[in-house]
Amino acid sequence: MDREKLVDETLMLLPTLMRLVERPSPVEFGEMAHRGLPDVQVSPGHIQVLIALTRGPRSVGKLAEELGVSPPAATQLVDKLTAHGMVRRHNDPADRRVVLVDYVEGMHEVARTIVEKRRRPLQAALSKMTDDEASAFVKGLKLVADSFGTAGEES
Amino acid sequence: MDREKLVDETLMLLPTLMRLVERPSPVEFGEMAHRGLPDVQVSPGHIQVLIALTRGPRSVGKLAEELGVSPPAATQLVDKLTAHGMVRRHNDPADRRVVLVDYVEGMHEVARTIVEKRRRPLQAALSKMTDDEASAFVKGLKLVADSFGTAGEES
DNA sequence: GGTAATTGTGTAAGCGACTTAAGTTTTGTA
DNA sequence: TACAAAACTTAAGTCGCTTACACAATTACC
Repeated sequence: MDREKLVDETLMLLPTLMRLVERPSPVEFGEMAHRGLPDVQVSPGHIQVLIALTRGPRSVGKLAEELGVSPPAATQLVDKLTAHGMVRRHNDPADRRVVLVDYVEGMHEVARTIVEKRRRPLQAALSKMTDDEASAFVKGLKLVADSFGTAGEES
Repeated sequence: MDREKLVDETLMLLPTLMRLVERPSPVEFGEMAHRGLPDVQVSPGHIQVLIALTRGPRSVGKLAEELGVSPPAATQLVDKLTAHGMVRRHNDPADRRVVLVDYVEGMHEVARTIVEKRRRPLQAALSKMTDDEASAFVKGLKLVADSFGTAGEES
């Protein structure tokens, strides 16, 4: 197997994939139209927040860390989700500096269907791979993320 | 193997990876500092152009297509690379509407070293995988790109 | 206990890569 | 010859992020 070729292919593929993933998707807040809220597009970052929150409430800082973004970026994401009534901020009684983010009551299921829509194209792609290939793919994503993550750290 | 879990992991990983890949990298035009040109950072898109051009001169439109971006975006990429003396525009004698892009003489090797630097973290990641895993990874990238690419097309 | 450094969040300003819309030049065609 | 289409560019605007700064709450420490 020619590693050089694979590296070059990946180098060409990755940015293109990035653009496709980032591209405004058909996934919207439409699920909540019944509540009279405007129909706004959801970005990959918002999806990440919604997924992270399924594992329980989180502080803004923790979200930023999990997503690999700066705290102000996390603030913005939470702002938008809050404006659409998906999530809610409340103070941590133990430390009043931290702002805990959690689903608004009943929005857990709405979030599920939104994430589900986003999940669809990914499922379609993975379904064309064997079990071994699929886990090798995810393993590769992690390795590459790691590698790029530490690459930018210079003394 | 639990596909649901893999999909969710990927959904969390992909945007984070995007940000890391897009993040200003240490790769620069430093190789050409000897020519007195300023040291400017190179984006993944520029790398894609440099790689594409190794397979011969290309029109701006062709570049846009290969990269999956709009023609104006390709124009910008070429603009910047031109400003740094890496590539050159010249008219296609056969059709004077098309603008062919090619390396400036002698810049082919410079481009190679620039791409090489960018290639490094990717090589590091792939070197931690078996041959089967590496090719499964690339296969997965293609499938996901395909899947997201066609997902946005609604009648 | 009071002052100082640290931490968590938010605001402001700005950047980079992209998009669509519109304009110019060249080409094909009825 | 006139007109639609194609290739590229320019212009304007959007989006998601960043750093720098401000502020409140906590912790450290003498």
